[in-house]
Amino acid sequence: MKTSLPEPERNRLKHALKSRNLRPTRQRTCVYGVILEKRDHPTADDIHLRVREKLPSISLATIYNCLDTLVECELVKQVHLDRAPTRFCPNRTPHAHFHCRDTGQVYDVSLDDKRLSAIEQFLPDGFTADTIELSFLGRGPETITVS
Amino acid sequence: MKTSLPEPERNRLKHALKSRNLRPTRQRTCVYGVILEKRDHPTADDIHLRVREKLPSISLATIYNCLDTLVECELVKQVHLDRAPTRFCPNRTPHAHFHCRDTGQVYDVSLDDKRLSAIEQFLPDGFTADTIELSFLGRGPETITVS
DNA sequence: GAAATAAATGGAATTATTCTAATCTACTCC
DNA sequence: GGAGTAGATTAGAATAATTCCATTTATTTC
Repeated sequence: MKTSLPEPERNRLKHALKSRNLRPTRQRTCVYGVILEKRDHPTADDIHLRVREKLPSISLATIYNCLDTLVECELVKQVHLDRAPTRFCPNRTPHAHFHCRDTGQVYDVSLDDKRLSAIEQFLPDGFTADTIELSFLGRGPETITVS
Repeated sequence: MKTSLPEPERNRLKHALKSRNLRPTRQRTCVYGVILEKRDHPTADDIHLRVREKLPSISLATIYNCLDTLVECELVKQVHLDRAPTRFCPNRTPHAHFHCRDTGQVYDVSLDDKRLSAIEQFLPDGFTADTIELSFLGRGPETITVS
């Protein structure tokens, strides 16, 4: 098993980094790979555990550094829910998040252009936003109910 | 100077607490007063400093406890922006937040029913949200520019 | 008004995040 | 093509945010 990151994603990473004069290090590649692999909105700590299986000596600080770089490159988004550790998400299309009170699971809620521009119009004159974060807290569809 | 909390707000607090079998302690009253006094979205730490002027021995843990109670009573809302400490806001009407990259200031952006229900419709069938958090990150109107 | 019960408090511990000094890498100039 | 150098990367140590839990304080019941 090599550094397991499919070619298209590897290229996307390489180009995004290059345009900012940064390098596709083993650590960055691996962190990006792990986030793409299981799209469950992991925390930095979750990611640390997963990356360690491949790079056993990597520290949590490096995970944060890599994540910050990926966020800067707009390959990864941060999700801030409750008073809880930040989560990370590789979905690059505009979307909101739904956080289930029962299961703790986080779902992506897609936002098309129409929705997005509707939200943008909430802003009073003179304000311009480059980042919009929308999150819902509530209950998702019932999971299997025991009779 | 007594515990400085105008009568209507004092009553609102008292009733909200009572309906949950909780008591309007000096600490809770003071924390609520401080949040209402300067509506600048303070962090727990900011609030601690301000409350200390009146109750010098109060601990930060108690501030968090009081805030959690106020949030439960729906008198105060939590605001989660970036990877930063949680902020608190006594605006009980539906609203979003705008966070200015330049000044760090946080503004309330009001959401009328029409806007609110538009957002609610983003949710797929089966999902119901009791809390919606919407925040913008960007630049606010120019502040005074030096020639 | 005392005992039983429930709530509130804050010091200590935990957890999330950032800082900084040391290391490494890739490019330039000879 | 190799040494020097500037800039990037790394991770241990420090800081900052939040929570836990044993103790204290308040309320209710009898």
